[in-house]
Amino acid sequence: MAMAMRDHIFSFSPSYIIYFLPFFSLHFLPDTSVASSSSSLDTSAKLLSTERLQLLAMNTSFTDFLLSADEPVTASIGNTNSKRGGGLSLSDRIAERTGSGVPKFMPIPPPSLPISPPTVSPSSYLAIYAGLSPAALLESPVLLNSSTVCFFTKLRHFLPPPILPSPTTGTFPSQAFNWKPNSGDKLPNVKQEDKNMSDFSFHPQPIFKSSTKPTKADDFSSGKNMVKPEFTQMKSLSSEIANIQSNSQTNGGFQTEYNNYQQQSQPVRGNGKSDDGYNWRKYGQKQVKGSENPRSYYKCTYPSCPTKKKVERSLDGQITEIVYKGSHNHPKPQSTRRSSSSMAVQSSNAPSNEIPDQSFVTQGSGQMDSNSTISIADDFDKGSRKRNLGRDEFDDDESEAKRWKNEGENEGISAPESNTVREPRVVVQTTSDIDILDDGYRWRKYGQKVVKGNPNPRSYYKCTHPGCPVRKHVERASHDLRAVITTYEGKHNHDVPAARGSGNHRSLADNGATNVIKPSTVNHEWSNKSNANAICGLRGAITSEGESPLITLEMLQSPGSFGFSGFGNSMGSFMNQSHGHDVIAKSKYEARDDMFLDSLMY
DNA sequence: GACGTTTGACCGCTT
DNA sequence: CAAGCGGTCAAACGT
Repeated sequence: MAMAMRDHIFSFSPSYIIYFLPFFSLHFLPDTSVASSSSSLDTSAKLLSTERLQLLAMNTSFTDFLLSADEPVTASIGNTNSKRGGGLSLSDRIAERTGSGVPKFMPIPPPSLPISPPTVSPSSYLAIYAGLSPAALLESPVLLNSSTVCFFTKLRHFLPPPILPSPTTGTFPSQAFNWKPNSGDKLPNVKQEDKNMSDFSFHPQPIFKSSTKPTKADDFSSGKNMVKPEFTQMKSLSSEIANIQSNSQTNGGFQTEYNNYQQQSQPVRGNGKSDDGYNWRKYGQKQVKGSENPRSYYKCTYPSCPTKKKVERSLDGQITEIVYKGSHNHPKPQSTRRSSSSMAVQSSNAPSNEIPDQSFVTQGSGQMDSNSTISIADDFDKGSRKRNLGRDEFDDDESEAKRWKNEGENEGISAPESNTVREPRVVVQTTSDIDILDDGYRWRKYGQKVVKGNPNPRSYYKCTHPGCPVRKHVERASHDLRAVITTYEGKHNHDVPAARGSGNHRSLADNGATNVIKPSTVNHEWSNKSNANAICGLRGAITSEGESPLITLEMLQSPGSFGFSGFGNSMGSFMNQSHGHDVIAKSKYEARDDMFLDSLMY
């Protein structure tokens, strides 16, 4: 179980939106609309209302969980036999921790750097990314009723623009950290969006307008940012995130890493080389239609490693696009010998060289799950790519293979400027019909349709386990394309399947990007319908028409609840800033997670 | 000789 | 069914 847990700790759900705002250079953009809807940077703080605290009070164990987030101890929601806390009441424990009866995470000032939003793993895990603060959890109403059918709906609403390194390369585009909170000058849309986000709520009958659909993929932030729409689902990020995190810690701060990545991520003109720390062998090159840039195909040279990447270079030798496929099933080479890839060169300040990949060293390798797609767009795409125009960017009917195939396609592309330093667009994706999604279970897509009330298509998945009745569907909220709603129906009659390739591989969890909370016991408190209603009243029910969510999680990332160092760390580490004990802390939290999500599911 | 790149041919998918 | 296309293979070649 521990193995299985670890395989799914850092998981991105199929509906998970990973994006960067244009001024970050990096974009995990499922579509233009999402991109254009800049995230609030302080919304979570605003939303961290007393109502949330009241919510917590109603759910002592949940509060317990939250409060314990700063301790590497095991606790469970709804588990009255929590291993920690003893017989202390909620108030006692709050007072114990804060001295004022207020959870001490409350005063945590918003850091300057938002990280990738967390995902929720409703059916099996509640994945709490390090970037997700307890405050964000407070933003997560949990609705329970006594229905025998378990609907598990989650809404992911990603407020802050996350900053992630390339999952495979671990590099941040140079502008990735140029973000400044409330830097309206750089992102004129932010303020309005913040306002919108602050006022965000679900409405049973949302008003749908065609305008919510992306109209111009590149019409973002001055109308020129290309948006690479991807049905973003990432099982896990690779170790580079942990690299970054660990580096940021080890090097004494974010700024150092910031500078490192700024340099590292800059495309090197002339040889156009970059480094991702892995060794690649070129196995092909083609001139793809619609692009004057030749595309090179690379395989990871590590034995049996399935990871591939495509690299497009402009005529002047600059890398214009990198598309990663698959995940490394091995640690990043520690050697500083030059990468085999023609495009690879060791950057003297590349974190992968400076500091061993701690996650691998300590816990194995990272692995991307199937159907994972992360798109990182950047300013290069300004005026250079207008992809997926008119495409339903959330339509994952398009097979991954096709998507992979289409990755290189350009639609109405104009040649990139040749005299400007650009960063390559980076896309990470893997393919498979059956995927292990963020929740650890394997799902097979069996349908998709546009349902009434939401112009966005709803993807339907079945659990692939024989006889398991669980289904789920994922759809983007019509009112706000940044929000994705995943609804689970039924209850798994089996354990979380062992992850493919289990063994040395490790999930993003081991990189410390998130924690997973696995349910173990029923939380009767959460099952209290009145509580659910109360919660619903606070935030508005998140339901699909005709469906009664048994549990609704609304996970709002709190942009002000994590620092960069916390991203690649467990929540416990994040909370107590006790860097350097990730492994221990994680294992404990995993155990706690088990109980928590079990409580949600059973 | 090992390793990586180049490049034409081939394969499979989509239209 | 055929054409077009992207992706891959593998022999030849380079370092």
